[in-house]
Amino acid sequence: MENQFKQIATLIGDPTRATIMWTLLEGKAFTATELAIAVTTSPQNISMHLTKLVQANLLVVESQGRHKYYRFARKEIAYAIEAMISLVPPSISTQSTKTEKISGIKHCRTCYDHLAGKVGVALTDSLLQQQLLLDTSGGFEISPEGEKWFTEFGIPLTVLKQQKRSFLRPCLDWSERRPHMAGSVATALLDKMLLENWLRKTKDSRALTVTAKGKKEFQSRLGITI
Amino acid sequence: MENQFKQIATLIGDPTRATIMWTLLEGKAFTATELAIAVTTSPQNISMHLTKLVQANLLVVESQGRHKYYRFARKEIAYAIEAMISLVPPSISTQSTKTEKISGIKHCRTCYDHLAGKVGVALTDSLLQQQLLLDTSGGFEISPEGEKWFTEFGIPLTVLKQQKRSFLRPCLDWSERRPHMAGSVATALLDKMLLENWLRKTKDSRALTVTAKGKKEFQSRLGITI
DNA sequence: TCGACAGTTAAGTGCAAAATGAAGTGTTAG
DNA sequence: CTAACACTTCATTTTGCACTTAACTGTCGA
Repeated sequence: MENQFKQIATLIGDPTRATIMWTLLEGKAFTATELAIAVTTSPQNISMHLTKLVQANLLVVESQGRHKYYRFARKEIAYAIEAMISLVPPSISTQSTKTEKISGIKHCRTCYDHLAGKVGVALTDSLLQQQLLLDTSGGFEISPEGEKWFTEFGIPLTVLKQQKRSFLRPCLDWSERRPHMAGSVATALLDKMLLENWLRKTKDSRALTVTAKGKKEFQSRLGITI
Repeated sequence: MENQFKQIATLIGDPTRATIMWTLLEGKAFTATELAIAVTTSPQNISMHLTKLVQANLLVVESQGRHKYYRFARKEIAYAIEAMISLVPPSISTQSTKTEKISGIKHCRTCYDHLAGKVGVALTDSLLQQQLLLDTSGGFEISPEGEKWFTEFGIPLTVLKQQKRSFLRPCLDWSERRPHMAGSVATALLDKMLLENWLRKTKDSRALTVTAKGKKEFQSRLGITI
């Protein structure tokens, strides 16, 4: 197992392949040529690297006509890459400049079963600012006003509390580097937003798109401008 | 940030350095020479690699006389490595052979705030087998008999349930590749075992040692032979 | 049917970085 | 005080493997 780990580490560790993984974090599938452009290398070279990554079961390919679409073999791969990204030195310039273009997955995505990305963090921030959510030393807590808000939103808190699984906890966002809500409350919130058609899942990706209705609702209910 | 990620990936990705990280997962601090032996390379070489890892803030050094002790700079590093290990192909020979020597950290350790490693998994298995714990689709649940057991053990379940944090959830063990208990129940269980002197924390490591008393209690109460 | 395109395969090259050898500094133990 | 030890530094060698050049397979659009 030690050798297998070494193999995977060296596989991810090559600069070109690392950039491939970084690019694929986007969530969607990329063609070989798209990756070659994103990584700025030759088609032959990207082909070699992709072959290696597929052989190691880190990526999977899907042929469509003359194109080949590459993506992570399973979501654990993405989580491992995210874990590595979270090691990037907590530097001064971490707070990304406002001008930086935000790709789909960094904007709005699922993290296991709850909402993450810029929107997930913004949602949590909004609830905190309205004091519907309180940031205590032990994590997040829902205030009495918050309980009312969640109930009105259609989240049955009492039912969720009875569940044995995690109710509410902070989860660190790799792209925003800020905490956001996780736990059964966050899952229920995401489910409700999908059900109410605020958000829509994308095929083959953990990215979520905010619908027109969602934009309106985020604005009016939470003061969040998408 | 992309370049910083690439840097970290290549840093971990070198075979020698990957093995260093693997070795340090043990949790305890290693001297440069110990690592050179573990990795089977020369002192000069290990020195060079360790310097790089320290410069990147992945490791920290502590000088003690003529020795230098190296360990992970923060626990996130260990978690990232563990995430990478979890990518090791779900192969046939994953179920480790019984003869394989189990190092301290793989045997018994803390995972954030609860018990993990072989002992953590065995504890969970025992409770499941006695049907004090039930493995449902939504995670673990405590049976009525289980509630009695926990209460007798001195774990105030009703108090824990009122907490907003996760009550009980499965957590996948990287070394055993099997789930074990996490959440406030698991934390309370670990705290109690430390308080009752079943287990003892080790300095500078997430490894735990099972005391003589602990061995006896694990055997009689849970049928677990350490 | 043909040419442009997507991607692969094979052979050969180059270079960054890992390993090695030799010569240091600082520390401790006897 | 000296010798063994722990580790580092620097100059040199080695080498793995990423990348290139070139030739090829398969697919689509016109």
